[in-house]
Amino acid sequence: MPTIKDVAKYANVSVATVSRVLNKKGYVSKEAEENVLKAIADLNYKPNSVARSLYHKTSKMIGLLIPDISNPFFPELARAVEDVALTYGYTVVICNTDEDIRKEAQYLEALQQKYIDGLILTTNQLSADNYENLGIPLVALDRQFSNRVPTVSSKNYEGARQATEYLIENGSEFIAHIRGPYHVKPADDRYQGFKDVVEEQGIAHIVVDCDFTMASAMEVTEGLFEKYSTIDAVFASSDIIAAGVLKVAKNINKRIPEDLQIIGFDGIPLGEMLTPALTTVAQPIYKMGALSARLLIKQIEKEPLDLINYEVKTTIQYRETTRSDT
Amino acid sequence: MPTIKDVAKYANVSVATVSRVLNKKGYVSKEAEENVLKAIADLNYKPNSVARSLYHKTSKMIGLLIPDISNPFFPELARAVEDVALTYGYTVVICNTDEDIRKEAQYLEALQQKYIDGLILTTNQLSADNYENLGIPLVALDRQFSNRVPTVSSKNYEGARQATEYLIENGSEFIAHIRGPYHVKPADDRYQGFKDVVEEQGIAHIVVDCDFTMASAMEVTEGLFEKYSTIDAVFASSDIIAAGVLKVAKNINKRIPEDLQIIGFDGIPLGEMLTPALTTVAQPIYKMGALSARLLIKQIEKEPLDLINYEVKTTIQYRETTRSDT
DNA sequence: AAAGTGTATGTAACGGGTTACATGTAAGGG
DNA sequence: CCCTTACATGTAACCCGTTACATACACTTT
Repeated sequence: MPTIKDVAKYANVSVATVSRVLNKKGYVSKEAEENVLKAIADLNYKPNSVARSLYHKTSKMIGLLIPDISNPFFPELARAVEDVALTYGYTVVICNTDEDIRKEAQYLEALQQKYIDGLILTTNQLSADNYENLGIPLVALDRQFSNRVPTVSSKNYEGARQATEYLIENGSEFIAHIRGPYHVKPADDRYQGFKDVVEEQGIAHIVVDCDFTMASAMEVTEGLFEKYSTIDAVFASSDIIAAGVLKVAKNINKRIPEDLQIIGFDGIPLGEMLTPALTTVAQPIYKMGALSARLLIKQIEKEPLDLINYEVKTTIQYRETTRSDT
Repeated sequence: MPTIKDVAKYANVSVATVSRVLNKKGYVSKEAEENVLKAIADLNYKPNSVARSLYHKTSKMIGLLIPDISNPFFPELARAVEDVALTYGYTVVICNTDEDIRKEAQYLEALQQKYIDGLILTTNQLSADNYENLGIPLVALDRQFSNRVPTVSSKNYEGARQATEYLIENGSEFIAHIRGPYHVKPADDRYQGFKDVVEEQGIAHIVVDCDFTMASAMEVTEGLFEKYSTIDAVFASSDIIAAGVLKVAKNINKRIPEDLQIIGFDGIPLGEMLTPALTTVAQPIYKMGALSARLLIKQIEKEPLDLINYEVKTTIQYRETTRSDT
């Protein structure tokens, strides 16, 4: 690998001049510039970004902290972040934290030592201070933890309300909500949206807990249907949960959507692949990822942000696990 | 952020001594060591990995080149690579190439400039030279392109044979194979396995082309069933394709597995979530990712490799889209 | 003609580590 | 008692860019 010195020697100029040409900064005569450009081409020189990093204390890398890339919600998000990052010349380091405080701390340390330029957080086991003390730009995605950190999230409360109202419009009279983990903001908000609607309208309902895995969803659902055979709709806090509900329901020969309506949340690709295809409150996942990445890069490049909290709209994807009201 | 100089000053020693303590190299008295350790603790010093990279020309980072993280085959792979990398102190840079030669070249350049320590390739649009000229360790995952590069793949040919034989044992007499893209090694091998078995056994068959997307699979399958209504089994080259076949088959009210058996390939989590659950030739995806990462790190750390080509076994996951022969 | 301004280029310090080499001390061998 | 060797530590060069600063020349300006 040739270095800037090789280029300087080949072009008969000093390294400073080469650097000036590279960075288009300072005065350089046309002649010198041409020589340098030719040297660069002839030697196939590429500036070394590590050396640059060392001097500038930046790395053109951003970190994406997620619980687990194998959770189907995250690949599309990661993809969006990566796409945007690439167009701005950044690379993305993916960190699967498993919501484990130790792993998170380990990553944070490693990233900081690499002069990571910014972080997108979809996980926050550590306290807000731990992130803010890093002294680098942050974006919180799908959770919020400090009013100084820009946030991207979707209207979970409103989406949950719409889903619930839709089930009611379609004639359901006893609705179960399978909620996600406590203190996870989106799960809490979706629960609240559901609760408010059923209470306002005086609809029979039941809420059960679940984590965001299909196995847990199936277990919970089996118990639920045993106890309450008259449940005629389920609002699941995620599509994965909904997939579990669907599977159990079909196993015990419930007709869907005639006997039981199901509506999920998230809008992951899985929903479409199921039969019947899952009706769901879709979040614009790609858009959320892309937006976070852009917000992060804006901060890194010291551009002003229009807003600090971005809330994107959800839309119900009407598919086959609900009865149409039209 | 304190530097090694701050530590040296605080501990009343030279930077060389601090470095010796950090790297456990060379002679250091107990006394000096204690002072340094205390200084490190007091100042909360963390060595700067960029500076280290610059000197050592390594980065403790590995690159994972994949076509698209939103393709459900890759998240689990990426997860495995990341898990192994983390335990050895490496971080992973994910690169979605979309099998696009330009993007690949762009990544390769960026990674090289960052002193990336090694690359796991699941994509190879560029010619083998382009990778080997990088002068860094490589592992080819699920495709092979040079006999100097260690490879991890599964027994695609054998798996395809087993799948086909299984369909025949279960009484199918007209089998369709929906194959993946040409010149993609796994797709070619699976096709060959299928072809050999049906020809050996003189079974009626048809092969159609498809890329690895569900939309394409559905389109192809619709045409297929229109033309050949007596097809009684499909061997799909991937689970995504199989999901598409299943969806189309259900739409036209074929009973599964009574009228039509379906078997996929890959063993992605989606298969289990479908109803009926998809029978498939499962690859040990996590294991393959973990193995590649370990092979790569072994090369980086100059440890000898036992083997250059690792072929892992596939296993049929007997689920609900095939008739049991037991 | 002296001073000021814009252009052009080179030298060297810097960023934060690592390590070759020089130097120095103490212990052990003959 | 001198020499070798192990131990201990510091100085400075090095990795590869970036940039502050010094220098120098060609024009203007007054």
